[in-house]
Amino acid sequence: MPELPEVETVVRGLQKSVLGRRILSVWIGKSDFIDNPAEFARLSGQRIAAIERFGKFMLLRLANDGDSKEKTLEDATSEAASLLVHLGMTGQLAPSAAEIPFDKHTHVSLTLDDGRELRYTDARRFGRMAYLTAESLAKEVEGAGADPLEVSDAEFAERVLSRNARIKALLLDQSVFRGVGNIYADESLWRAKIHPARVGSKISVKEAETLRRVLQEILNRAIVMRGSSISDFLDANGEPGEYQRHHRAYGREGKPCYRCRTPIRRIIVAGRSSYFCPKCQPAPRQRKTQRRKSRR
DNA sequence: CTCGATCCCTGGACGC
DNA sequence: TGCGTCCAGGGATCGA
Repeated sequence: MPELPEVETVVRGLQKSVLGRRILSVWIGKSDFIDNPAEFARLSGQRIAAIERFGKFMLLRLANDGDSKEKTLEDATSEAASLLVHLGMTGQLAPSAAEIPFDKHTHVSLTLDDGRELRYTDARRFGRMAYLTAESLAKEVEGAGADPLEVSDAEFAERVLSRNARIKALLLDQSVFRGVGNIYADESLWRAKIHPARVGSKISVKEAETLRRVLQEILNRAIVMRGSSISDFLDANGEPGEYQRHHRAYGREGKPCYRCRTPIRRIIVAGRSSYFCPKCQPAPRQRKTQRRKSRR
């Protein structure tokens, strides 16, 4: 499941392989995950001028330069447009030789000026693509959370301590921190010894400092290892990442904690599986609506 | 503001 | 072999 490190890995791969290429034509199969498939015709003729990550989004910045053709009004309007790609759960974006047949779940293919095709493949279609003008991109980006790799101690603490939601929910909320998903939320909470159901406002300043530090360490480490491949993540070269070997909590239900050997537990917090060590990450005092019924 | 539930979608695991 | 069922999960949305 692509989170910040996986998306960063794909972006770096694409920067090496397709940056600067011109898109010659566009093929679209299923399009229910595309905001505005009709707009994709505008991709033709544009050059991939930059490739960036924004949270879990990839942005392919387009340029209408080159081609000596006269500039039309349309060219001017679509200037500085971008192709937004969110990989969702199972999305892959990678160049491919044109001769290779489409994967069963390839839904978009962009023919490049070197003969290859940049293909988007996504079995579950939880991903998203959109052709964005500069204006719509600005709208898309406003309200986004802080970049977890850049955020200062002060801002991190402020974003956590000012909220009454659980820390797990805050870490997953893209309007709080952009790019963190289930794996790296659990891994950083384990490392910081914070229970996922702790309320943001009840986290101490010291704990928040630790959490920020370990989150950054984990994300950076995961980027170096080219992300985590749980089931189907592959980078832009079609290769899996390695960071899953370093997971300490995620996916380890019943297995001994790396610190204290207590079996890792799995509970649902914020609607997501949350893996944690019940000893190292002590549960918060139950304070909320005390209505614990026996659960069927 | 915060929560849980629901929906989207398909492959993989599991039970019979 | 082949069903049927459940689950995974990012994010949008809606009602409580």
